[in-house]
Amino acid sequence: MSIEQVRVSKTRDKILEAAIGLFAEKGFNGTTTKEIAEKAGVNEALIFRYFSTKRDLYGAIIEKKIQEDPKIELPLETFKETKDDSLIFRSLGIRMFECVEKDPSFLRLLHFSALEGHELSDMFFDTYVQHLRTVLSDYIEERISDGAFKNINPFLAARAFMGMLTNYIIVKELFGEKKKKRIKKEDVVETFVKIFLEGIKN
Amino acid sequence: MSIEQVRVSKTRDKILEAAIGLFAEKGFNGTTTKEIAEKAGVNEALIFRYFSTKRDLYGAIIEKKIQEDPKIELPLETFKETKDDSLIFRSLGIRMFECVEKDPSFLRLLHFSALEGHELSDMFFDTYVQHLRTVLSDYIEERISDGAFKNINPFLAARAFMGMLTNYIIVKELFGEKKKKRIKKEDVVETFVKIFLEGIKN
DNA sequence: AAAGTAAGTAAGTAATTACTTAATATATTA
DNA sequence: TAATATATTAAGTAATTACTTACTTACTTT
Repeated sequence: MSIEQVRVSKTRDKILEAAIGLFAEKGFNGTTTKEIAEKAGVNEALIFRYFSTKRDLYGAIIEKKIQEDPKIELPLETFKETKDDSLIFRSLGIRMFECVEKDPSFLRLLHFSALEGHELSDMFFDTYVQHLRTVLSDYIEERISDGAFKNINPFLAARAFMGMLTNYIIVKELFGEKKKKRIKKEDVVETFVKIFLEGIKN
Repeated sequence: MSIEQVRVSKTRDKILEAAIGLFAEKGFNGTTTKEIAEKAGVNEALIFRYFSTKRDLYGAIIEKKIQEDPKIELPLETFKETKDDSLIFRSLGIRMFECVEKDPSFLRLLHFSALEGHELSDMFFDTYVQHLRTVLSDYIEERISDGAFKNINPFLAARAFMGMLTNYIIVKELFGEKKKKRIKKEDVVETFVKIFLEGIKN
């Protein structure tokens, strides 16, 4: 059974992986099942043996991405107790960069799925964004009651910090800004964290 | 001649407007020329009289968007002299919200064109983002030499501020966040400006 | 009013699309 | 080894795609 499973999923996985790359590159409508089959090195008909429709395949991809997400094992969980804000926010920022760099297809897939209106795109978004927001917002709230941060809307503050970084990363990855005068991610994070923390510290 | 011009562009404009809506909604590959013709209320063949290919039509749309851009007549130009930072950044933030609200297709078109890799997408991006960035960055630099702001990389600071807002707007417009607990844009801007200015003020 | 030009249309085209079918190869089990 | 189940394939399908063609109508200019 396990051997069979392995073989079964081998083809299925080849299809999935090829499709991830193509959907991320050209979107759902820009990708043909023929291309997917070619890239996966399997017969086109096999796609429809494993996934009843092309849209189903797209859904399976999003589900896969959601599941394989290592929940971004947040530095927050690790460092929360230290209350070393600079360390926490810096490592969070770096982590956001790394997360996207590790999987270049991720951001494009997320955006394509939102624009193309896939039914699972909300879940995709929630998994990666909503969760982090909540955790961060909670931490900020805690630091406010510590008297360390100003009495500000913690949810908006979390969004401000994540927004700076996310937007920087999106522009870099999606809009392919000229790589010439690109600044080291450590410096970007450093600057953003400085602005943000100075802005909310008491 | 002018009468003729008007008639000529009437059909052309109907096509352009229909195409803008559809391309913004479903992207280039998700939109068919048949649909465009139907929505515009013209014969499909007319599309190819005015635009030699579908891709050409797409290009014409981006060019149109770039040209009709009122250069976002920045509040900066108006208020620069006052050096009232809070006023300047707040009105800039509000302006960014309004700009997107006024033309809902704009953001989607910008993102689709980037993802789908249209040749003019860079110019599109530059027109709307690069320009604002430069102006803002220049102002920040000026305030640094005034001694009003910390000695920080003005380019990164500009991106931090724009990033907070842009990302908030993108999430709202593109990822269609639930409208329930949505905060008034004035309050969002207020909070972001407060964080940012406190963060870079001397 | 004649001639010329541009706007508009119906009916096509060849190519491509997502998806199916029916048959063959390969493995597993009895 | 025979029987059964599964994996894989070649060759289709009907529908849709971007784009063309050959023609008619409407307007402008002389």
